Amino acid sequence: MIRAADRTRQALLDAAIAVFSEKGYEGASVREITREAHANQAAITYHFGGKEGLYREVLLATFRAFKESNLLDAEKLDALPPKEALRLFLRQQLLPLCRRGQLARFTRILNWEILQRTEVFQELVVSQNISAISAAEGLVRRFLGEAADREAVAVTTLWLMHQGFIFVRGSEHLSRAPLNFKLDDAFVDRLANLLAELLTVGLSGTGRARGEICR
Amino acid sequence: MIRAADRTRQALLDAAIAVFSEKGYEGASVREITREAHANQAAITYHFGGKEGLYREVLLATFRAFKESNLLDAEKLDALPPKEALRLFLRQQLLPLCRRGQLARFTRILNWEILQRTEVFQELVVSQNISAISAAEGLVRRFLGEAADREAVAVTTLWLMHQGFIFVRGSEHLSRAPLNFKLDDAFVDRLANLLAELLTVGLSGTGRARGEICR
DNA sequence: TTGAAATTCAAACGCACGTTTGAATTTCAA
DNA sequence: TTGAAATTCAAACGTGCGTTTGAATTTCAA
Repeated sequence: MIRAADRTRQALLDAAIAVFSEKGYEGASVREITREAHANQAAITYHFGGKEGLYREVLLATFRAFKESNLLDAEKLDALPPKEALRLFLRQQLLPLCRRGQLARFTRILNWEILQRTEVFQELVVSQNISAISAAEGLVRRFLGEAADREAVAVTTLWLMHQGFIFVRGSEHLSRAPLNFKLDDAFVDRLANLLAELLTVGLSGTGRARGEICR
Repeated sequence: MIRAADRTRQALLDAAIAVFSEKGYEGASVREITREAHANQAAITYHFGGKEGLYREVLLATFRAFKESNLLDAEKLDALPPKEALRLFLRQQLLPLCRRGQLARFTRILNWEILQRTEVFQELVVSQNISAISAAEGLVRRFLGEAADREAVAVTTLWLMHQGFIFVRGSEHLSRAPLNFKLDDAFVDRLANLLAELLTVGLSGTGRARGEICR
């Protein structure tokens, strides 16, 4: 038997995940979240201490979901050849383009964090051990080699983490007139392949590019 | 002799360029702009019809500045070999990393438009003929060839327009602890070279990547 | 069943935003 | 010099935000 209070709490969490993923932390309002959850405005303060506390809970759910999905898990990616690992990593980032499920929403939330990092996220990143972030850096290190300096790794990791973001943010631009692209799984597959190819040949294939940023 | 009213108008414009470039359209407040311009709040409504009218004037100044600077001019880039044109295009996008001048502010304003497009910008893009945007698409077409389909051109143009943006947005992340990179001209040069190399070999060098997205 | 604790609720609070008001001041041609 | 137009100004308006209030209601162990 589920208690009524827990049902309200869960409804708030579900609504928050939906609204935060669509509008980001600042763009989402507690009025919209509580309306969607059929709850009172004060319920957020009561159950989570405020908007920020609710968002912290949403982020924790996000990290948990990725940990359980094993999609961005560093160990999982390590077992694959670099290019294939890269393709899967990008494929995951592009998920919100063609899917509307919970995992796509969580990916969108992380995308908003790239856009404008919240203090809550910042705190959680240092206190928790976020697999998705270390996965990106590990991936870059595999391409650049152990001898790569900090600058090369940091710049390339920053770059890699934004590659999916570009298209998630620009998805409306792609799907609407005048382009009218159909953002289905096939499209996302082609996109992930293109980006994986780009990064692979660009970073490991030429060697010259690596030298440029390594000074 | 400059009239006092014109001086207020110009002070508002200068302050608006500074604040909009730092905070974006939504993040900027008329109170902050008028404070910086030593003007009254109502002055914006009086001189520009409101915040939106002021921003429209700022965007027009931005387009004018780029047209006069010749940096993103499509014809200018056409005269250069593709890779060199690409390098200059990226170098321009990365300008705000190491410079604080007016052109860097204008580039930042365009960066905010990538982040969240305003209606004002949307209108101006269709009414004016913006050289910076057509320059990016022209550049992509030179790499993909005349036979490239709409999808490849559109996706790659979207991708190209975001490459500088990633680092302008992430500049704080790069310059602060724990990375503490010095974002000087040399750094920006290395970055532009790396990205130009990446795009060159990725798109024109392999050919396979092009096929993937062309279906 | 009872009563203290937990939960819900409508309403209001305090704040920041862009805008408007209407009087005061300045400008400048007549 | 004069007076209508242009410009400035302090103050207030209306709206949306996150949060708080305090009473009403529900829950649930004793």
